[in-house]
Amino acid sequence: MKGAKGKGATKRDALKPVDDKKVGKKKAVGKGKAKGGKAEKDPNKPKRPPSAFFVFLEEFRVTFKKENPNIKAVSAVGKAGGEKWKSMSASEKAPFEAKAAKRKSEYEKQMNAYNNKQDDDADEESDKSKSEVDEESGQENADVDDDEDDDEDDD
DNA sequence: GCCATGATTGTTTCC
DNA sequence: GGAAACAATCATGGC
Repeated sequence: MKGAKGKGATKRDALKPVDDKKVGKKKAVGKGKAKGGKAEKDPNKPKRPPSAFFVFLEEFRVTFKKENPNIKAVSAVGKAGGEKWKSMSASEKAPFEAKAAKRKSEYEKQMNAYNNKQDDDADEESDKSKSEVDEESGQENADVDDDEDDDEDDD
């Protein structure tokens, strides 16, 4: 029953029209595969930060695999994760949203550096002699206190 | 052998 | 403002 999303009612639901599966798009270009040949965008461009749902999914995958070592299909994890996500209360989602917010902050910084580099890159065209090492040091680690606040450990 | 797909929701980005 | 693309994951199938 792929129509499971009946409950969704999210925007994607509205655009799910044709498609059969993922709106006809999905990772076609994702993962930087750039299969089509075009796309290609910018390999240096920072990837989007995972949303609260994705942060939750990361942990959920581990739990799911433990309980279902036989099930390795990502679709199964996605479905189960989606259902549980909806069943979770705001309080339970809070820690995941906090992590997502933190990653988003880092993403913004990376985007800032990326945009800065883009502008610099344009200038570099006239002065391509210099190497782009400074941007590398620009992003450095950005690790900050990292996550590690999984105090929710249910069970 | 390698890339796309499958499913989920949220966020971001572009027009 | 809305619509579309993309973020992770991994086994599997198709070319």
